[in-house]
Amino acid sequence: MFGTVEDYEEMLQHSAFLESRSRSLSSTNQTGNPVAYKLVRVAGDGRLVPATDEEMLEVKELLEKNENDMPVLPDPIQTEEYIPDEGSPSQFLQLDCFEGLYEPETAEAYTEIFDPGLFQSETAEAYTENLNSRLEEFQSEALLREPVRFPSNGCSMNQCRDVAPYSNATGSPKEPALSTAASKPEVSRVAGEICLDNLSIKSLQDTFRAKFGRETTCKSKQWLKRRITMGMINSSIVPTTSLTIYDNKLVGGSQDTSDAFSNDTVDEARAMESKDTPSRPDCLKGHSNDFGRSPVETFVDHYSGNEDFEGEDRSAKRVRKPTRRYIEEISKPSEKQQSDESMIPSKDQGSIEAVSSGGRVVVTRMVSLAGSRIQVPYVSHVRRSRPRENIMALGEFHSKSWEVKATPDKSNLNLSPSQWNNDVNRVSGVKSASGPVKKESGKGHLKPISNEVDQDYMDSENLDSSGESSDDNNRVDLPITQSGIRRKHHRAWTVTEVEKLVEGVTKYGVGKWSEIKKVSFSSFVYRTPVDLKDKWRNLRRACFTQTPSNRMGGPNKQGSMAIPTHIMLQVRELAQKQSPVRKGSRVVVKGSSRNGFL
DNA sequence: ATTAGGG
DNA sequence: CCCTAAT
Repeated sequence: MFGTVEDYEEMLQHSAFLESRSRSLSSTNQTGNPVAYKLVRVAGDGRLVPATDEEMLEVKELLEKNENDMPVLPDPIQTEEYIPDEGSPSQFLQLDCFEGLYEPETAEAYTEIFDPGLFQSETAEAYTENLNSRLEEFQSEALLREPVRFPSNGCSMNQCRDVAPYSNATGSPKEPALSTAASKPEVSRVAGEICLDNLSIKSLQDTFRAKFGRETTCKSKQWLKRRITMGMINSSIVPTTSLTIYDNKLVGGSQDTSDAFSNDTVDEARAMESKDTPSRPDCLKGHSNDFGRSPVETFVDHYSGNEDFEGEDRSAKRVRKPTRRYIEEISKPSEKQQSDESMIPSKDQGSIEAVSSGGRVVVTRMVSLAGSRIQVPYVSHVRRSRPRENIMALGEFHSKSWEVKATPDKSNLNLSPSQWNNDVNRVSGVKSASGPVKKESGKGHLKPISNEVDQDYMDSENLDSSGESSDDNNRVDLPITQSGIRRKHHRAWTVTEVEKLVEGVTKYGVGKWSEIKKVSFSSFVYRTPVDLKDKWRNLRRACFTQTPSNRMGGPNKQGSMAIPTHIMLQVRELAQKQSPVRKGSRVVVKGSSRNGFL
């Protein structure tokens, strides 16, 4: 069968017609496939004229004569006699690779040209030109009512077949094509398998070349077979018209057509691709952009490496470069899947799954983080942008330690349980892909881990690591939200920090947090300008609310770090300076109006 | 990139 | 602390 394909193409391309024809016939004979094609010759005007009986006899003779010279396919089974379809045996050639693509019964759909007498080189050229012009016709026009006579050089088998279903001269472009198409593929595929199975790698490569017009260095028999087989199936099932692939399913456009084939071909195609690949957004994108290609073919193409397909099967179609994402998908698993890349979800692990969240379907993967398995949105593991800054808790210990040392009252700086809860709440409240999370008083969620070693931690100012991270109450078990996003460690503000903050504010003014951060907090890597701002906000609020009146009101926040009042005074002062606060009727502006208390 | 504010 | 909008 594939010898046929090859020869067929050669014939078209080089007019090396006679001998290939014979091969063609011999091999096709062996398949014993009942589909037959009429022989025709090309008339001067390009029309096809059914071969006469004499011509057929002539051909037969030629074939028989050359048969001996032909290499015999290594298939003992494929030696059945040539038993033509019910039609006039002498007028038909088998060409099973076309079955289901062309309607043998449709007079206008002949695709075989077989007239040694007429097919001279000049004729061939004219013929080709004619074809090319015709090809343009259907390439530019979707409504291909015009019967397709034959393929041309530029028109690969695929393309010819692509349009085949629409080339029925007779009736609607749909009905006949569908019926034919739906009934044939199975046979074709089977036949294809049989033939391919018995071909050597070399033969397969040849076949490949014949079919796709390029060399392949692939040594994998299996791959070659797939490639060839799927190429044929695909091209026959994937119309060139509006077709989109969504989630590995053919949808849209020629729904009817795809439906017609979905049973065998598409399913198989999908199976081949790589075992029920779950939805992969990016991948999906890649596929759908692979306009005109079925998932399978796309897959195989890329499997073949860097061989470019431009202008091959689809001479008139542009083929989009595969997505980076897609390439990753393809290349990785093929090489060494075993590498503990739990990152790369594999379907069989069931580690991936699509979850719907907030109306959208999100693909997630399981990932172990902090000892527990969580689901995170599935994305490529190639970092596309710089990492979050906050993950760089640089110098946490160091600054912490020296800071602590410098601050005798460190014990007061510890977080209060209330603050914890506060923090946790915030954590659990973090927006996640799975929607809002109930704010549970997350007491059970976190536990202080004193000796946790943060791996993100790599200090620039490598101070001593002897720092007592023991007092580090701030180190809370990395809060994990359902979205798997770890929140920045909560670091309680120490008095020194506050002091620095205040100092900075006085120096540079409120709002100059970047500056302050740069100057006064250069050693506190984990404090961002925003942090400063936030803290300032808190301080200010604290000053103005709690301080004046309920100074020591009963349920005083029992863990709140006691900020030295003098600092609070400063804060208030500065805050007022920044934005005058109306106290009663009096507007406190400048001047150290800090007469008294506080 | 910074800031301001809301959550 | 996070996130966003506005600068």
